[in-house]
Amino acid sequence: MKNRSRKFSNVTIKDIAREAGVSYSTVSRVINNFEYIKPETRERVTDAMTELGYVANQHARRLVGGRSQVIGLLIHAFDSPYIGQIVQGIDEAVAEAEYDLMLYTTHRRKTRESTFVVSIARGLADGLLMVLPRDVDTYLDTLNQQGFPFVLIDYVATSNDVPAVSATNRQGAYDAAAHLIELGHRHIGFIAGDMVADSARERLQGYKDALVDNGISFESALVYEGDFFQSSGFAGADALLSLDAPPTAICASNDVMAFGAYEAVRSRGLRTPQDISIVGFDDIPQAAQVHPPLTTIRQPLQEMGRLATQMLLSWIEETVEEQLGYVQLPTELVARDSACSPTESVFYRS
Amino acid sequence: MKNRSRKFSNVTIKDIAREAGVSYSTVSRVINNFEYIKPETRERVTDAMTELGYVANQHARRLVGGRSQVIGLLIHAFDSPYIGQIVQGIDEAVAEAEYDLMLYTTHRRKTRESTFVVSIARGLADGLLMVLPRDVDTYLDTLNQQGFPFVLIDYVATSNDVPAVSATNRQGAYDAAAHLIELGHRHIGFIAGDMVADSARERLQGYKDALVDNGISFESALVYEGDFFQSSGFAGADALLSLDAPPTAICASNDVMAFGAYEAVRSRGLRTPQDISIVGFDDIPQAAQVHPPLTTIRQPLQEMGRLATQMLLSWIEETVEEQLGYVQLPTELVARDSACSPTESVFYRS
DNA sequence: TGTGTTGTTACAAACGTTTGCAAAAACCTG
DNA sequence: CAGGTTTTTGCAAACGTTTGTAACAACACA
Repeated sequence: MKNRSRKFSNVTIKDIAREAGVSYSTVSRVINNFEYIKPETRERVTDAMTELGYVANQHARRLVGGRSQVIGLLIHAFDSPYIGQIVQGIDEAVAEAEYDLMLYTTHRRKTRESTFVVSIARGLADGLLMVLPRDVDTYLDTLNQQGFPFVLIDYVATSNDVPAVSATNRQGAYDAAAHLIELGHRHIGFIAGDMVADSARERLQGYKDALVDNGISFESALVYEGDFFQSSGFAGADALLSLDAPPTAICASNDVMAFGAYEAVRSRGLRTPQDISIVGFDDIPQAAQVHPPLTTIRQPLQEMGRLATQMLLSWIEETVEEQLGYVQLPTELVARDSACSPTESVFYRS
Repeated sequence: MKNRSRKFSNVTIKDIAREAGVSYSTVSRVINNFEYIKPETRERVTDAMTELGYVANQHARRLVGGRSQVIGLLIHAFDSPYIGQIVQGIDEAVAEAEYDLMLYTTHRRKTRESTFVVSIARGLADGLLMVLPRDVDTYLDTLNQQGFPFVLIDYVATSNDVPAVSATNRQGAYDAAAHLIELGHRHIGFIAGDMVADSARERLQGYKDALVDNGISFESALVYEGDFFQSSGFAGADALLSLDAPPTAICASNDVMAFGAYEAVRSRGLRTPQDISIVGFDDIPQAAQVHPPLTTIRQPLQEMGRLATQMLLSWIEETVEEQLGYVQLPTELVARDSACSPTESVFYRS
């Protein structure tokens, strides 16, 4: 009970001070690379450090007011490759800057999100990254008021002064639909994502805009509201193909739902793209690897994570003066094999 | 410069002591649920806490010797769904226990692994989880000697007293090969994983054992050494199919390489499973979603993460007396559509 | 030799908690 | 109401750092 958490050796600054025959403040200054240290002293200290295997206690450091070199990352869950890609970008940037990453998952429970935000802001982290945040309004003020550094990822900001990174969702969906229209499709279905997400709404809007711009009237019957998961892609495509006048092409709001649509098409004995063209969104790694390779809108996911991290770090380290703002990274159409001209189709409803 | 990191309000235990008209130690006791607190006092304190929005400073807590409620997780990278699944299991168990998760990625650089291990052990975390660790011998002693809690995941222990969780890799591969043999295959290729990984070696062994047990002689020409990535699955299958006597079936050491093999088969104008049967390993979510759905060996990845976390927590919290050991979770054959009897094949080499 | 620099080091306070010890308050019991 | 418990509270020390202040050492200059 006495030495409960002191089971393992605990070399402190004082131990190495004793070993090197100097005061502990000198040791601290050696560690922090102060000028005005006699080279000989410095060497004695570093020698003692390696000898005793000294590792700084981060908690003590942070307590006196220093940085913890930790950044908090708040995500819903690990269930999608989409998140994985973003996290990979974040992780790289974080590692480069020699920070550590603290992971918080809400498991999609709303309450946890705001709870986390306050405790992170007061707790271990120097800054906070949030992917696809939900109740932003709940804590945005708190955060701003406390001056706590944060950057939102894939949050569609309404004003320009909230630090956030996202992709050109509207434009991306516009391009997807326009691509199909260009191929000759006039009757295009749309499988939306979870509409509480800003990006889902933006993508739907892009689809609508493309239709209108090309003189095609929007039909709400051709829109199925999914939730970004594969099963809803299946359900959506299935519903769309059951219509009296089914579409000849389908835009899915993300790749995973596009894969679900693949299944639905296959389950009806139809083929992609000959019978139904399908376009996804995201360009997750699997998009290139499924059969047929998926035509999709590439979102620079890793890049988004990376940029957000860099923005956050510049805020934390105050390396930059101007206020951080809202950045949109460009999407890009990646034409693979899942969409073709409807004229090529062996039209199954004669 | 003065209040550099004190930009945001910082309510301490003393502030709420003043507010509630008690001493700060009383506040601390309220926070830590001590008995012997007058209910009325307790209430005054909790009221003050909510009023002032108190959040405990974890660093100070940890400094006096308490737990940080943080567990460290060391992985290579985020690049595979395999890792994602394990992390999901870990994350769930960690969240349940109300711990936080600190993430360290080595990006496959060996040096970083041991560096991390020492700094984590001395730093923020109460315990350490490592997925697919490499140079375990380098730091196993240090860890043990310091009595620092840790559990390895997907590390094949040679002795039983190292706390580790893995799956029955040998048996799994054995089952995969046996399944193909049972279907009638006699000429079976094997795409191995990165042989520095214990699991890769175990799987190869299982394949060999199944062959021998069924009176089939092992041919090293039928083994291709891959690296667990998709491209090596492609290369492996391609090499195998280029042999003078190509196999009628291929066992891949993980699902991702099996997908690569799919591509190789397809690129030669052949079909899975009619021309070539393919079996994977892991049963990552995509395995059920590719076409054809992949016959594979299910590893309980989430379960492994979960169990390892629970073991670690029981060590940290000393809720269990006996020494933690090596646990192997059972694998299971999941027969889908990518393997069939070779007699059904339209045999392409007449 | 005294004085002024400049480089180098030590001491002490502070960060926000937890916790051992002791004192105070409240409650019994006779 | 004195004496003894038991409950409740406060004080002070400690955890391992960083950093302001001050002192000391070395050196140059006059």
